[in-house]
Amino acid sequence: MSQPILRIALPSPLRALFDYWAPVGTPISSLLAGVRVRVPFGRRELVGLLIEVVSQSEVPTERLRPALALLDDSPLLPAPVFRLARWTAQYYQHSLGDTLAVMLPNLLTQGEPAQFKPRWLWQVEPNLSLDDPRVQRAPRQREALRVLAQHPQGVAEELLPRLQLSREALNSLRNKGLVRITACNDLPEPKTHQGSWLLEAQLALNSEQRNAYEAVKSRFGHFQCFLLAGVTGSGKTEVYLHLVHQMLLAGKQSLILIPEINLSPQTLARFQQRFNARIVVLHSGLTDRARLDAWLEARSGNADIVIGTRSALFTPLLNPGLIIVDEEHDTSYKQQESLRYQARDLAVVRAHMEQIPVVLGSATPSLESLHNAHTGRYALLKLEQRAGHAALPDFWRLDVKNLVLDAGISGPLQQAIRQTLAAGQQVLVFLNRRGYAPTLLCHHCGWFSLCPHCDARMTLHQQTGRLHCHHCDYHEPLPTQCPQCQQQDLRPIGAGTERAEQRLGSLFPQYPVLRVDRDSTRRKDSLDQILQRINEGKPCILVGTQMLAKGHHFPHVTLVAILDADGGLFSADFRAAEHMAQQITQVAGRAGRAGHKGQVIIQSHLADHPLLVQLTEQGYFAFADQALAERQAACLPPFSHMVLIRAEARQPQQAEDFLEQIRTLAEDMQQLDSALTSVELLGPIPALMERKAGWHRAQLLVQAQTRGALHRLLDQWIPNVALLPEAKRIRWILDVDPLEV
DNA sequence: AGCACGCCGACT
DNA sequence: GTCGGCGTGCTC
Repeated sequence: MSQPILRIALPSPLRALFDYWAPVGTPISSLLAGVRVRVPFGRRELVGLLIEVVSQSEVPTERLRPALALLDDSPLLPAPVFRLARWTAQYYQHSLGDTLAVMLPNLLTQGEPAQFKPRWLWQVEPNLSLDDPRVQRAPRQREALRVLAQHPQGVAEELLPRLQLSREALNSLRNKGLVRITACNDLPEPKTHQGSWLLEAQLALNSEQRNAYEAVKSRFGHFQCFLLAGVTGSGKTEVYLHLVHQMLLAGKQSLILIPEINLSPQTLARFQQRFNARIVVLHSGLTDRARLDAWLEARSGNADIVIGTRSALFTPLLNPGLIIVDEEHDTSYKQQESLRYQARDLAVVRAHMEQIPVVLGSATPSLESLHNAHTGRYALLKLEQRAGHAALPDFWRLDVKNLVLDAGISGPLQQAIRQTLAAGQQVLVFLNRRGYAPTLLCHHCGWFSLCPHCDARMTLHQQTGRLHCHHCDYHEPLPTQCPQCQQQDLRPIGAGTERAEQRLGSLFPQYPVLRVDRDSTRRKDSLDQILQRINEGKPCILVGTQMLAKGHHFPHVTLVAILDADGGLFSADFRAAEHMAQQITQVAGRAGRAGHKGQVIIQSHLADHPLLVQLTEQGYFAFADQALAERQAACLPPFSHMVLIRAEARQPQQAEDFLEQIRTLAEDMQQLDSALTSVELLGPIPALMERKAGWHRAQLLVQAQTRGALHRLLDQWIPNVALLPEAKRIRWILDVDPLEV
């Protein structure tokens, strides 16, 4: 029989598998699909995953190189997760090897053993007398030996201080050959569970919550996607907690996805307070080692609950029982670089592969998920009662046409702020724009602060005294005179959070103004400090960006001001209105708890816009129905499906030429296959920002009514696009289901 | 992607 | 003189 050939997926953007000879002297029985293999690749070494063992290769045998080593003795991933990897690579038209590299903890892609961090165990040498003559004259050592001998299985390094064992004494004992150190790769604390899973009593569910809970529970052990649509304060988390408790009782693991962990400490805290269970948390702040250990705990079944952000979706689980995606509308579930996956959508795919239920929860569900609920693909569970009878706030649309805006704040709004503060309550001012002002303008010659690398204006940051481009991170000192005409009449135009903060401070000097945005919370703990001051409950003004809209509760805020709702109504992005409505609803939900009813004032130049009227008078779901009707009329997602191909080149026109070329390629394929003619190719057109960070950008939009036709085209087209010599000379990315087009 | 090679311009 | 910017080619 011929030599076996290993077909390996490598962490490379090349959409191909690579063939190698088996490492010298490998028994055939160890060549299992799914184990990691270290191989030479060009001039470097990589770790890939063995996909299959074959006897023939399309590569001439003289070009095959031998693999260096097998790194695992059993497949790294459970079958459903491996199937999810293949599905993901194909759906997003991404290299399988690179997809696996995105899914796996870094250390595994670097070849680290799939084992827990070795721990050092101190042990007394066997058959040793505690009165050994070598410790006769060393009382400290004799004592240490006595204590250590009480733990014949060994004492872990980190427990030494607790037993008052000094390193010094132990080292002496070790040098005398009385004590030894052994390495141990076992779990730090293997799972043993006794007694109740609950650390605190469960809260009683109201009838809506109970219905939702029972509906999901009735589908345990089967696939079903639920959309849990609950207004802010309706107690979605309590439903999650009840479901997870059932999972614990059944010996199953729960996987819970949340948006950026730092922004939602409450959710995490509630799981930790509630359950006497092993909870593993995966977020961006972990070290590589901690991430691998958490991953291993999940894979081994030792972790009962896995909570994490986007990439936690790929965590292997021994006994999965339930997936929850909290705040499913949150855009942070979509990765915006390399493999551009949508973790919420993949959670549904994974649940299907694992044959378990998945719950998507939100007070403001995405239009995609609502559409799936309307068509019956998802089961809709609504929670409309607020806990504790807290009333929803009143909404006021404030038409600012013809009103003077002072740092973005109109006279009537100032008046409302004044009254709220005077009543001893807090005010939240929402403005989704960082910095002092979005533009610096010369009043004499009309020069304004353009970024030298982008088609964008640089934002004025007074705090740092700089002009800063938010698109490429370029910054320069604030000019004192106009760079063009040398006059000293430079004026900031428009308002960001810094300016609103400053102006509110001078309008209401007797009250503190607290700013919450990426700039003011850069230092560790600064957000916590601000939140602490807010919770003191004294009257104050909060100014902030969307950071304020996520997860926090401000019981003393009774007035929420949205400074500028126009962006959501004017924007070229078809999802802008949806995001604006979600943001307004989420920010509004922060206010008016704990008894007093809140009010929300929305400043707009389009105060009579139907979508804004619908949202403020009928609520988010009425808004969503209308927005969905508009999407349907315009054939936009979720009534069609999109793929965006964006090209970037140093030379102008180069990117557009490339897209033109690949468009022709697609059209040729459509000529040959009538099933592909329903796919529309729109473009190429220059990107919304034609030049960004020194690159000229263009895009081609591919759109179809059915995913079938769209993916049929992609499957044939994209591999050929990747083969074009031009594709290597420019940068291009493919975004399936893009958020922005 | 990453790495090497080879080509040009601007500096310790 | 070289250091380093980027265009090009290659990876079983």
